[in-house]
Amino acid sequence: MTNENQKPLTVSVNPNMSEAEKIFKEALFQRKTLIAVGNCWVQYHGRAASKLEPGERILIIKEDGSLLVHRSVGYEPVNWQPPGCIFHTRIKEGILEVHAVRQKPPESVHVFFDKICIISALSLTDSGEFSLYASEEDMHKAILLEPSLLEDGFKPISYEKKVEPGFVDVYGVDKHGRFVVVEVKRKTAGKDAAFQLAKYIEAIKGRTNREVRGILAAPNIAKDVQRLLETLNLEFKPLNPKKCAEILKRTKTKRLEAFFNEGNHK
Amino acid sequence: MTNENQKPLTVSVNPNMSEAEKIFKEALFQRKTLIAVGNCWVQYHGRAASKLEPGERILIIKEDGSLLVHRSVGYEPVNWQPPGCIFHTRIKEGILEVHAVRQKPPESVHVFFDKICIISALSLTDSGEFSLYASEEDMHKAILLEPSLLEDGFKPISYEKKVEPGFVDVYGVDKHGRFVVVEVKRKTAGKDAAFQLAKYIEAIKGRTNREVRGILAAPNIAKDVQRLLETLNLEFKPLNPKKCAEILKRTKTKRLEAFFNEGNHK
DNA sequence: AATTAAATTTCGCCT
DNA sequence: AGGCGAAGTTTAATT
Repeated sequence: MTNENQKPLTVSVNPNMSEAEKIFKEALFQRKTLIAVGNCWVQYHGRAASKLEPGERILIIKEDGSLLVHRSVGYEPVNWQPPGCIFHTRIKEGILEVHAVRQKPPESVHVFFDKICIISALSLTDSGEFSLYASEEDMHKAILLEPSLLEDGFKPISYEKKVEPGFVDVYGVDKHGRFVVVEVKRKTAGKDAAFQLAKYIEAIKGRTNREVRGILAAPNIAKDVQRLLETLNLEFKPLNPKKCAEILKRTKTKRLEAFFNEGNHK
Repeated sequence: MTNENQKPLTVSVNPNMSEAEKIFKEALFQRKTLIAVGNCWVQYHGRAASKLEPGERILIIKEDGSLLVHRSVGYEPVNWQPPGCIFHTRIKEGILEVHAVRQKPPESVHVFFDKICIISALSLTDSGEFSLYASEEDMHKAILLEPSLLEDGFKPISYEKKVEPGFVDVYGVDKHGRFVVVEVKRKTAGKDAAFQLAKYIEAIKGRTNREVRGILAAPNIAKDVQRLLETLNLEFKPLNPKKCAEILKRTKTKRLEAFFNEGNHK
């Protein structure tokens, strides 16, 4: 059964083997995500070797050529194959075989189905960002809450200030009264981040006689960027999302404590 | 749609939120395996914290209370929760929320769906054994091919020999001409394995005047079993499946070489 | 490409 | 229950 009106989506319940293989082949060719549930047994050969006796499991093949076989219990897949596999399917003596092979290291997973309960092929649209610990915005907030994260004596003035080419992440003065422009990155900062910061510095220097420092704050910087920073006369300050998350959490706790203390005073 | 004739299996394509929640609640209550695909965003709080922006993903909740959120690429789940979670679902402002909480360590994953493409609940029957490297039978074969695995000078006589209570795994003589009965276990050997071996020894002792040794071969033994073995006058020989697999592989290679050498002689 | 280090590592075994 | 070590670990970052 193919649903047309909402989203390209193929679903088949209790298909026969040739029907199932057709869906497999089409999904693999079109690089779709495939989910199949059925009775199967599995063999793995490669760095190690394993054998899984028959039982009902969930098979997932993703667009990137990774494969997962999940049992009804356990967080981990019982068998798997990392991204980049080459797949091959066939029906032999009524058994639907799915072969997933990769090289480096040479490994293969063979799944044998003698019964398929449900099979589905679909294109997943997923561009959502995943952020661990803290978003870039959280990192901005953390600096505002705890300016010493950046350096001792730093005093923030404004936040996401509009400057010629765009918005400055964080903006303030150091303990010697010099202006400080901060560019924050959640991941490893590349050349682009350094150039972006340099642009803001130039824009601000055009409007003041005071000295202006530029600091790139990120968990780390890509190789060669350190040299670029020196050339551009910019600085790097290690700052990781985890630390920022702890600051935010601590501050929230403090506020909570303050709230309860106020409550006790009444 | 519920299929009755083959196997209890609930599938719904493009359900509305209350329909979807009904399937969720029922599956969770009945401890069924649940697979849902749809547009969702995810929050995690616990040892760390993470946020996943909206996109289409696969959600799996297993019978043991584990949760997986898989994106369209990557071997690993983007969000997860190990077995033993407590689940809660609700619909709030048209959004289906799935909360998975566990303690020790305190962690929670919240999944928010605003669109469900397909949802399925099913009971997976799976008692198939999973064996890494080698099955117990492979371990028997490895001892026959390479008797020194057991001990120096050991000579196998028979394989899966029928003895009074059942079948002896491996049977042979040591370098001093004493009979040796071997009980093989692929995993940690427990008390049952020791008693089973003792039974065979007794059965064989009743038919011969020769000395009979009993050896329990397993990757390791459960605690207290060492004492039991001493009491029963039995021995333990460490033997792991990985080593056995290497022996089998090596022997296969040898035979392949022999085959090609024969070919060259012709 | 090879090496090293971290992971919401998980999982099993042992104290 | 807490601690240590291994995993078909994977994954990302660095040399």
